[in-house]
Amino acid sequence: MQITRTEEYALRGLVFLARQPPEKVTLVSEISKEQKIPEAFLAKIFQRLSKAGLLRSIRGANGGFSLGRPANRITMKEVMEALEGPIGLSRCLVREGECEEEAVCPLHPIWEELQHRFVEVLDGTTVEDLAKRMVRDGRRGRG
Amino acid sequence: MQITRTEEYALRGLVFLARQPPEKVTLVSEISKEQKIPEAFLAKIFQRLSKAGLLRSIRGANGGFSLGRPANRITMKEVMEALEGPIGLSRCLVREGECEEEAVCPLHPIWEELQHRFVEVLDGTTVEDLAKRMVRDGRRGRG
DNA sequence: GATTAAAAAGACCTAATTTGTCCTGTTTAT
DNA sequence: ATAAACAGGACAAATTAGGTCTTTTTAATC
Repeated sequence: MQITRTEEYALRGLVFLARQPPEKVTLVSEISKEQKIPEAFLAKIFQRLSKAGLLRSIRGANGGFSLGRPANRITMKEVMEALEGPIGLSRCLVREGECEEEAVCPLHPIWEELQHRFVEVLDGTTVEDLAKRMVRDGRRGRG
Repeated sequence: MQITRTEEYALRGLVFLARQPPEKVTLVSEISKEQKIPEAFLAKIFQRLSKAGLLRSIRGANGGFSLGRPANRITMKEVMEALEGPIGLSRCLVREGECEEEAVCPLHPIWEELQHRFVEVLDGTTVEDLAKRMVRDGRRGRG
């Protein structure tokens, strides 16, 4: 029940890009240095994000990454799903028939509600939102 | 980002007990058989739940388990926390100072919001609610 | 008191997943 | 050509989840 490091790194990387001049091409090595994320690992993550169209990669000398589309059109949900596949909070929401065969599953509707609320937030939050939060004064999360 | 089997088993076990005559003492072996949960594993889980007061255990011959309090006063949140410790959706909500030292963490407030909504559901749902859902017609989760 | 049934407790094991590294391509600007 | 940069696969290490086993404690019953 925790957000993975992969997801966290991905979001930090995207936020970093969102705060660069648009269309600027940035090196993985630069991001990894600034954000203290293992370079090879971040490279792997970025691969997946660009396959999903969330990043645009430019190969060869002077290559690098930039956002695949404007930061306000990349949602957290897309990021999560690009990395971990469709969101499924519990086994029985993932594998059809996992629990329906046997008896009625009392947990099923709750998992659904939980997941729904979760996705609501993820879907309603863009990389731009995240990038802006960082600027807006030094408000701390919860102290 | 998934509910663990431990949590699922715990809830299924509790729901099972909630559907027994109150104060009836039930064997782990019975629950594990009915619910198809590995017995030794369920026993472990029940240990933790009874330390947390969510179950009452009776040792020795004729022993077993019953709910530690009425099913409508055991929330899913309590169950989750009894098993996995305080809910912390992301590292930086768990370990104080994990992200605050460095720069302002743009993800922090979002993790908080996500977690808040999550806990809202968990806190508002009791074992009784779950048990009742099971009775109430054969409505399927989502098909 | 001995026997037996049951949970408590903790050590232990295994498998899966996450996190990360490394090496060998491939692409492309210079 | 060459060097810079991403692409992709194989592999390694660390962590966590899931599960088993053994011993100890407790209580009822013979």
